[in-house]
Amino acid sequence: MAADKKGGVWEKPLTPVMEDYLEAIYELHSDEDIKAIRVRDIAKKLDVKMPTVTSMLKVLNDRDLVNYEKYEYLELTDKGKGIGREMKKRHHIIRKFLTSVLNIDMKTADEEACKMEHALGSSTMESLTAFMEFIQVCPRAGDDWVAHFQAYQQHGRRPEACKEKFEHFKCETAGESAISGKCCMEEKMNLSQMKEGQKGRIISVGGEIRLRRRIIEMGLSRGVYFRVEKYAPLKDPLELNVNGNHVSLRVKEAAGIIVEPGDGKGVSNE
Amino acid sequence: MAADKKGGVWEKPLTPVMEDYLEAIYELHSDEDIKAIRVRDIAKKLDVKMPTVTSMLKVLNDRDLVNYEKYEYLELTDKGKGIGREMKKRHHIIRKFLTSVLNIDMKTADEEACKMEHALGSSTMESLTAFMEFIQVCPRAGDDWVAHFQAYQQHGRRPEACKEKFEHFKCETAGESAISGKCCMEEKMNLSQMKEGQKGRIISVGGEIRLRRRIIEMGLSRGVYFRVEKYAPLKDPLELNVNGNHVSLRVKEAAGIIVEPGDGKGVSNE
DNA sequence: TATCAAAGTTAGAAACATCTAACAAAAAGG
DNA sequence: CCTTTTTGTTAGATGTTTCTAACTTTGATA
Repeated sequence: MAADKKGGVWEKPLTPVMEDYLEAIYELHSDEDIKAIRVRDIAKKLDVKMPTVTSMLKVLNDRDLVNYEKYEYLELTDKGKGIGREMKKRHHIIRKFLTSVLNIDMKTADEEACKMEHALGSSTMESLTAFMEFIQVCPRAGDDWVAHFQAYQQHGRRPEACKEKFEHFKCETAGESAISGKCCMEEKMNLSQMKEGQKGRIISVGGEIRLRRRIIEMGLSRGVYFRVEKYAPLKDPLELNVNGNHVSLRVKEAAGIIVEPGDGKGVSNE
Repeated sequence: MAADKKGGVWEKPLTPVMEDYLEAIYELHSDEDIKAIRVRDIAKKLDVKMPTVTSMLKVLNDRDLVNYEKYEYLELTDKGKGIGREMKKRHHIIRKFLTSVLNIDMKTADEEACKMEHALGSSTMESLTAFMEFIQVCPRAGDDWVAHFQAYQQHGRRPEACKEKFEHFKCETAGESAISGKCCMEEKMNLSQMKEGQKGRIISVGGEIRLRRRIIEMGLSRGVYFRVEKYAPLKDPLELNVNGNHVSLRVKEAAGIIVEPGDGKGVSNE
């Protein structure tokens, strides 16, 4: 439990859930359609049942974050208001980053911002804010640059001006640049090391140029996901499923293909 | 609870904590110093007590994510390994973004990556990966650009090439660009609207040029944090605390100063 | 103004992740 | 091989957030 003092008195840190309630109530405060904030509204906004709200309000009241007495009107204290405002601000900045830089759709961005706003410290938030300001205030590095990124993201195309320096960017994370030198963040292995049934993603295709072209013509190029359908090590051929298509490969050919295991999913929170 | 099927059978999504355990165990697998994974090691890595690990291992065993029998050796199943690998990859990419783009120190970045890795969906992760690749693969837009950002962050200085376009960047978030036009993500108000004891940050200083210069000479420029020490509305003067210094302002002067309430902190998770 | 639906509350239970205290097995060291 | 230390387990409790079911208050309306 993180230590935190205020006015000399020990204070437990707020939980993420408490922050969510404060943010929700803060937003209801500024909702024109709503004059008095009701338990009902909070429950709806957070998608929980009313008794859950009631019990949380007691907790928040004890911690001097809302003024709450049963059956009475409800409002945030100054302290609660400050936190609610901060959460709302974080939410906005993070969502903006997700939508306008990473190109995520608004609905997903909103959901993920909801979780991220509890994960970042205030100095990270300051940096992210500066980042977003910079992108807006400096279109040369900003808009243009974001557009370049998005082209890269969609077609793998880099702006002409960058190509000259392509080969010699350096890898900072020691010990990981071994195989392909293309990127420092994947965990790479050889296609011929994968087991039957495993999924993966192509990182690079090596070997002699004509062979490489043939492999790429089969649809096996950087970024493509596949599944190993059949493979008894050292026993040809190896069979892949690429976007529903069946592809056969000699083991010797597979040895030149660097892949990253995993399908990028397989995680619960979605 | 998010719906999720696999092989036709209903499957509860993993909790973030379960993902943390899988990631920790996955990392122990690849630790050279450790031949057999012990409850002890996991407990140490996650900073929990051993009984906590034991009970989690039972859960993970029931869900077919580890092979565990009491007092016996322990290992991840293929399913568990896939998730552990994915979490580790996410952790790396996020941490790299935090350290090399946002300029956060490694320790903080590591802690925050730990939380963020549960907040992002796989398509967001793909975008972020592409983002980091782009920065590395395309130094013109990447290194140079990151360097420009970091200068902006530290000294508020933009590269010469950007200045021409300064005034007309547009704000996408409707209804928020009202007051200063400087940024779309703060909740702005007038300094004279703030109450005694509140904290805030200067967004812009308006008014006649000589007055403005005088105010800025007192240390009240964009980005500076302050606290309202004394202020009875409409009753001069208003007193601020700026980095420990006392500053007095006439209410008329304060009316031209746009601020954002809050000190950027006031949130628990740090 | 008496009645009834909507809004809110209490009480009690459950899931999750954690802990401490006490006990049990395995490993190490003579 | 017996003793001690280290490692691991069980049992039981706590705190947080949620739920359902049953009850109470408020306030709209007939």
